[in-house]
Amino acid sequence: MLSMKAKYGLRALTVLARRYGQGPVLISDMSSGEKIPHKFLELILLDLKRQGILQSKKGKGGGYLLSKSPGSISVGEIIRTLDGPLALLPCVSQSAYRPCEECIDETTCGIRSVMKEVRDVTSNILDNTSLQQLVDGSRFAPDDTRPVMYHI
Amino acid sequence: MLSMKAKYGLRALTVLARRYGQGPVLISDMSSGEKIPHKFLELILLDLKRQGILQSKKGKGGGYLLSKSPGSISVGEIIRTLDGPLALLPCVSQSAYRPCEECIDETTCGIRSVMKEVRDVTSNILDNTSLQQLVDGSRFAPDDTRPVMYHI
DNA sequence: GCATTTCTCTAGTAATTTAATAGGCTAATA
DNA sequence: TATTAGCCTATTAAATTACTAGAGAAATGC
Repeated sequence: MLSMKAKYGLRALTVLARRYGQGPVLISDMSSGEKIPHKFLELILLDLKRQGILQSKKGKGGGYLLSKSPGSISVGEIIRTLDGPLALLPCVSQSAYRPCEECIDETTCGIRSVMKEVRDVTSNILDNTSLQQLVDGSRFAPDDTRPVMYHI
Repeated sequence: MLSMKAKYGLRALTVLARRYGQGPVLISDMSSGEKIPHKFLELILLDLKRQGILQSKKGKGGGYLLSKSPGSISVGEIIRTLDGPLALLPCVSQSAYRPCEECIDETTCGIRSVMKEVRDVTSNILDNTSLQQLVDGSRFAPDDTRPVMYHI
């Protein structure tokens, strides 16, 4: 399950995506609009900024804005930033690979091979879904009318 | 990520799968063989028993055994039993559906539709992979030589 | 340059979950 | 009836999650 942190982050980002190109948005606006605890949201947005997803501006007229277009920010990178790796086991994580302690041979481990498949299809979806698609509520490719398909 | 509980459970079950048809296996055997804390493993196996995946026998000559063949126990039901729902959001969980508090309209929620897709492909893999396939280390269908394919 | 605005950073904390441990109880067997 | 082996409840330590507090620093505008 996603943490509150990731859910809040995704919701705040959809606000920023909808207001993309209209200047900075205040933390307070997102926090009150989406009913997210203000101080908690500060930390979340800071993480997203450190990851390069957001930019900020201080002082009057300041706030947060996306540092790239909503179409080029993937849901995968958002969730990885806020909740860590998508993989169910460290030994199949792209972003945080670590061998399993007790594992004798990774190449023949049955558990690993299944978990790797799960990670592959999961990241295939999440890394290929943009913030833009999230706010559009559409899982259709932009210049295509057929649903997006994934292959193993 | 999977919890230690789920990892220990999966490892213990592969032991039982390999010894399927050869009578009960002692908790102590699994615990020492797989380096799993004995008392912790007791609790894990009890959960799996309550779920109907395992049977037990008390007294001398007792121990645990699978209540069905390794080919008919899915990795999905094992993980759900030990770690809860596979879904990333309660509103897309089959086994533990719960609406999101702040959600106005589930049918048009973009976040939900992506998470539903992820849940679908994940459970498609995990519910269609058996304990038998896990110990065989093969992701090939039994009466087929092509790898198992999933479709959205 | 001073006041105000708004993000930044470090620290702390309460609640929950995870990963166990402890110990007595009950059923089966010999 | 002694022994074996799982059953069950409770407790606990450590880690993680979901926040809160408050001072600090940069930008803006007058």
